[in-house]
Amino acid sequence: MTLKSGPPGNSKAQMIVEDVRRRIVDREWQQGDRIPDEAELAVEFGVARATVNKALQILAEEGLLDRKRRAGTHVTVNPARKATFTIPIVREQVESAGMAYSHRVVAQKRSPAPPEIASRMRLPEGAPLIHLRTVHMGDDQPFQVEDRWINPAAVPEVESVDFRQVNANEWLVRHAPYLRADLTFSAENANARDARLLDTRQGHALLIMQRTTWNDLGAITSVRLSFYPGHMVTTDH
Amino acid sequence: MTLKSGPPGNSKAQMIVEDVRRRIVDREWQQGDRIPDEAELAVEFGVARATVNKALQILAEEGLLDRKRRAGTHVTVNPARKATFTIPIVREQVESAGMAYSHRVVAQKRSPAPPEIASRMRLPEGAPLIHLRTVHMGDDQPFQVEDRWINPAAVPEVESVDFRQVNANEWLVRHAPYLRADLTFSAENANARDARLLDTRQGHALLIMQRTTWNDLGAITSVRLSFYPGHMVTTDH
DNA sequence: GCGATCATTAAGTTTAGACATATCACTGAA
DNA sequence: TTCAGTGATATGTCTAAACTTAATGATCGC
Repeated sequence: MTLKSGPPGNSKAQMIVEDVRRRIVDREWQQGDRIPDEAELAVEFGVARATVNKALQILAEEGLLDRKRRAGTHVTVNPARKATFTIPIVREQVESAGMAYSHRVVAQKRSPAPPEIASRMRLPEGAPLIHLRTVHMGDDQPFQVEDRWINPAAVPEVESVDFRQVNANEWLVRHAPYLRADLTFSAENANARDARLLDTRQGHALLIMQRTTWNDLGAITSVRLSFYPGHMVTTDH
Repeated sequence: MTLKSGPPGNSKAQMIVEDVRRRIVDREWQQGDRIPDEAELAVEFGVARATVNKALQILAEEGLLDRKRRAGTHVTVNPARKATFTIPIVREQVESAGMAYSHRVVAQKRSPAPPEIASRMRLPEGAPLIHLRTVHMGDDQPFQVEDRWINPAAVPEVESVDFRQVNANEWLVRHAPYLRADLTFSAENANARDARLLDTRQGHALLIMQRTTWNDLGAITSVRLSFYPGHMVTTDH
């Protein structure tokens, strides 16, 4: 067999990815089966082994294949598949929905790290941080409430920034690239303050996204985003 | 410069990834900067261009670099970084928390697709589906309520399975590999039924995960998972 | 029968070279 | 001035070959 030059994914590696995926979905190769080795597939598809290798690595990354030296490549038995989603910049998210973006800083002050934040950022309790609360709006409707703690020890330049002028989200994205990020989703009933800031009623279920980012100097920032009731976060395709 | 054979990621490509990432985090290369081209980096690192190419592609995938033919490679200005998380099998999730897993099928029946489900699965309204409601438990405490619709047209074998015996989640994972999946997170106040099944009180904020999977025959299944109050979903590292 | 040893296998990685292709930048014509 | 054509350039992709490495499984000695 040679590869058909079908319309989709133009590269040979991509075509092999799709062909192998199809074989698995069609159960031609079933969960647990060992599939032909790279050399055989290279002959079958009429390409170099490196090309087959690239394709199979992509599928292994996706979680569809298990690969082990000497043992060969097997179709994953319990494919704990991965989902990815992009963390958007609020302003872009609002604007891409066709709304006019604005934001309002509710509070900005220096403050020692409370226990929960300290533990999340792996800093000693009481470490000096900057605490910022912001409401992000689309067409003057509250869209997201941001409760952010910034660690000046990891980003010294932050001391001289006035976040009333500049969006903290964007300033940090541009000035404090990170090495690692934690991200968790949860749900909470709106407390009185959230309800007021989001212009909704207390007790309403809110989707909460918590994110902490790190560079080699330690935690940069930890942020808790509360979305407007009914908001959904969707993965990429 | 040659690569130091530091303890971590042994492959040359991986070491280049880490070195370039460090340069970006240390702001040696700033947002928007054009970085040296593959050929120059290959000389600098003392490797073949293909190796540099592989490393830079990984960083581009991560969202740290923008690459364009002829234009070169630039540090992303607004890195809309990606997060991935693994979709767990409930039983494994419960067991990895050290609890004993059990599940209880609350209802199983054939039922025509209601409008909302039909639209989510891109099926005609009223299409014949199997509707299943299950409670998943850890140490006999409710952990997750599953409300699932299965499309027999995409998985004919499903007709003969008794989901009182077999966990639908696992049966589908093993017998119906999918090509594409939608996934959304949201928050809802527990209704009377959720509250009763999750052993909590009505109105409590619940994290909701909706997932629909597809193969080449169409939508396989659409499931709505409600987690017990306080549950968090965390991304991979 | 049992365990230690060792050859074999299949994936992992790298290399040098080649060609493809998108796009930038410049040139010259309308 | 503007637009179409053109060449240069950096990334994209592939190849064939070689070497590395983890793990299997067969062999051999006890």
